[in-house]
Amino acid sequence: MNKAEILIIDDEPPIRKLLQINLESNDYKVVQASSGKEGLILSASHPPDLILLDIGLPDRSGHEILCELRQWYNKPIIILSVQDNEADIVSALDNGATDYLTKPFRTGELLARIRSAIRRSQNTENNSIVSCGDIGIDLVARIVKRKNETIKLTSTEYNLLALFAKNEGKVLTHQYLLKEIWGYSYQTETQYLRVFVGTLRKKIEENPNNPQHIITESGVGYRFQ
Amino acid sequence: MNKAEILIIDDEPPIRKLLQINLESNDYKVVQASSGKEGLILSASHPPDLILLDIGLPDRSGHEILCELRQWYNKPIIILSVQDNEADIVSALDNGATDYLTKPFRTGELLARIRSAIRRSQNTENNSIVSCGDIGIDLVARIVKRKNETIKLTSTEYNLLALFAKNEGKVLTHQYLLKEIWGYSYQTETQYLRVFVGTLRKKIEENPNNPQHIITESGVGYRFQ
DNA sequence: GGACATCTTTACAAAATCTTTATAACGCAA
DNA sequence: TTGCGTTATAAAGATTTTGTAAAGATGTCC
Repeated sequence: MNKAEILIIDDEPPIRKLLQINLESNDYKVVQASSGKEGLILSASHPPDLILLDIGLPDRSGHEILCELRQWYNKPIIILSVQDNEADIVSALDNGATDYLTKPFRTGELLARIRSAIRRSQNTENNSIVSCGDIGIDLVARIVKRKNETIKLTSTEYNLLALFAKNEGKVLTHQYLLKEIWGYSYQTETQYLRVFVGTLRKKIEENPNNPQHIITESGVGYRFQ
Repeated sequence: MNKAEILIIDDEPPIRKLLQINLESNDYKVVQASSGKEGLILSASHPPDLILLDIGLPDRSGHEILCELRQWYNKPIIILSVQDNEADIVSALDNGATDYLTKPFRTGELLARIRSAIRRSQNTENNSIVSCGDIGIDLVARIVKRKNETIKLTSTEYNLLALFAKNEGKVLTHQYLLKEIWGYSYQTETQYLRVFVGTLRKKIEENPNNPQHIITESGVGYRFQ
């Protein structure tokens, strides 16, 4: 299992440091941003699995950042705040925050809420093993088998295949796939997709020239079946 | 939209009453259980959209109830507790609780957390299928079936059919169709329509020479039924 | 630093789709 | 029936989109 990646958006270095130490010792990969602007850029260029957002930022209100993130980011966002203000909490939750913690928070609780949020966001559609004809994907162990033989996939190839498998039957647009795998700012790089779909087909299809699993929907995207 | 149903499992009548009043005035349907045992029975016989579970029950520990519910119940469970005990919070969240609030809680916050939890749990299941005789169009998956067989449509063909299906029974003028699918400046290119209606009929009609779905309204446009 | 795996970019061929043209068919009124 | 406006169908370009190979770039591990 790959490390889950958490983006911290907070202007106070001591808090960032504290969070970083706690998260890294719990086997998360940590990325830090000291302003809302930086946070938006970082999350767009490489989507993290969860965002910890301080609501009291110097450059722009955390609420603004939250709304902007939610235009396209659909993984958990946990709000941290020094204010224990009910209106603030309600507004954040109604604008799509996954959870809201008041500083000073207890690290054990924060970690449990992070675990819970990540578990739920990944659980949405995965039953740990997805079977699809001769292909079996173990979403927990990140192992892909074809006719009981393990297939070696790179990290990106796996992420793409797992995303396909979680949305079996649905047409996924180029935009959506690029946004989920590479990040919001990669939505026009459709050539990446062609290359990676090509290598995936070589690895999982019986006959890559006549794909049975990854179907192209010309002008729109791809569909997995 | 039907009213969302919330099951309260709590042994203290005043708390149940308080919750009931608040929830009902916010347009939820409320079901109450005064013990863990009763809660389990009620939730099994008619699964609610969300469960509010008091962790300090007289008959059995709320943690036990939580674990038992999570064997099969996968909608939100929000824990209410008088104890502000970190170990308790962590254990509840790790055992599948969606959220954990400490009494006395603020009703506005509780309601916001309920809204948030329900919104997220409903987000996962959304497939709007438009059926029309032997034709079924899944607007989310972007897939068209005829007699349970998937039909391969090009992007433009699909857009046109989806537009027809969304306006079943209505006569759509040439102008309107061209404007919606090709754009404002194509309003006079009625030949495009003839060509694409032709290919659509070949793909979805039993007998394309005697169309039953896409009907020509001479001089005006087309109608889908 | 060098070998290795992986990702990104480029170039071009192949396939699919869209647009245009040509022509046939239909419905209706004179 | 004939003529006219409209619609249907086929098929030939034209264009867009996709697939594939391979070269450069980047990063990682020893």
